[in-house]
Amino acid sequence: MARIRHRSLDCSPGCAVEATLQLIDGKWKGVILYHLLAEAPDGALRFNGLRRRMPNVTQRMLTNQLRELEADGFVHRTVYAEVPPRVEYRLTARGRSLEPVIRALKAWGDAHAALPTETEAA
Amino acid sequence: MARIRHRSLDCSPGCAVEATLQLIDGKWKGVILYHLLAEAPDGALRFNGLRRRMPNVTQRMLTNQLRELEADGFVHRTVYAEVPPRVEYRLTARGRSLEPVIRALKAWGDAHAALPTETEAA
DNA sequence: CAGAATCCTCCGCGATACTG
DNA sequence: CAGTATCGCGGAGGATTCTG
Repeated sequence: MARIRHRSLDCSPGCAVEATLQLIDGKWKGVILYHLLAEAPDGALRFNGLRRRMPNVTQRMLTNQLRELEADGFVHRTVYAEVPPRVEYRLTARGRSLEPVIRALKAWGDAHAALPTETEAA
Repeated sequence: MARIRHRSLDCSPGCAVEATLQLIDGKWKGVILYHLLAEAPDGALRFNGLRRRMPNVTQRMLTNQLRELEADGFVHRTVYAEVPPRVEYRLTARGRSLEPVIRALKAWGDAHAALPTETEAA
């Protein structure tokens, strides 16, 4: 598993929230997970396939985040011994279990486009 | 609204996920929101009330995160002109709209305690 | 095509001390 | 009680170059 980003959890019941956030935190992890989830049914994506869907990520960071997702057991990496090389990324069962979380994040983002609306003010 | 943490969003549909994550990212925001949501029905909490629920946060960071949540329109801050001072924090409507997100985060954290289970391996 | 290796910058976060 | 004010570090993450 990836290194602990934040040393200690302060375990009140809120601890679970904190713990989950730590795992999907990392600038690109949420989006990666989203794209893998979106490729139904057994959504496998290749490295450059992911890059194409995320124009602003550098290879260094994409590799980096994928490795962490792999270490945390969310993503499985399949390397085909071919030339040119082919590598596929797909979600593990654990990765798929994050679907409700990602859906909630996306739903909220879609609904509350960016800025606070006036009706939400108070 | 708080400063943009990550410069540019790469707006594919995954953008919404990224945008939401940016707002609740910040080491303590998730837990703060959780505790405010947990205090039903109109859950107001005072500064030290929050501190008590989050043993590991420093005042500096608690203040900091609360200010950002306020700037992002999630939390309302009420100052009572009294001695000793009293300040209450409560969620705005926008803040309450995050409930499904926080619930999803907590549900996942509770279910998948920490480490990957074997059944989740593949 | 899918990366590895380096270098470097910025700022999130913590520790500590002081205050109306 | 509910903050501010400083100081400093560690590491996330970007830019660039090279490779099987």
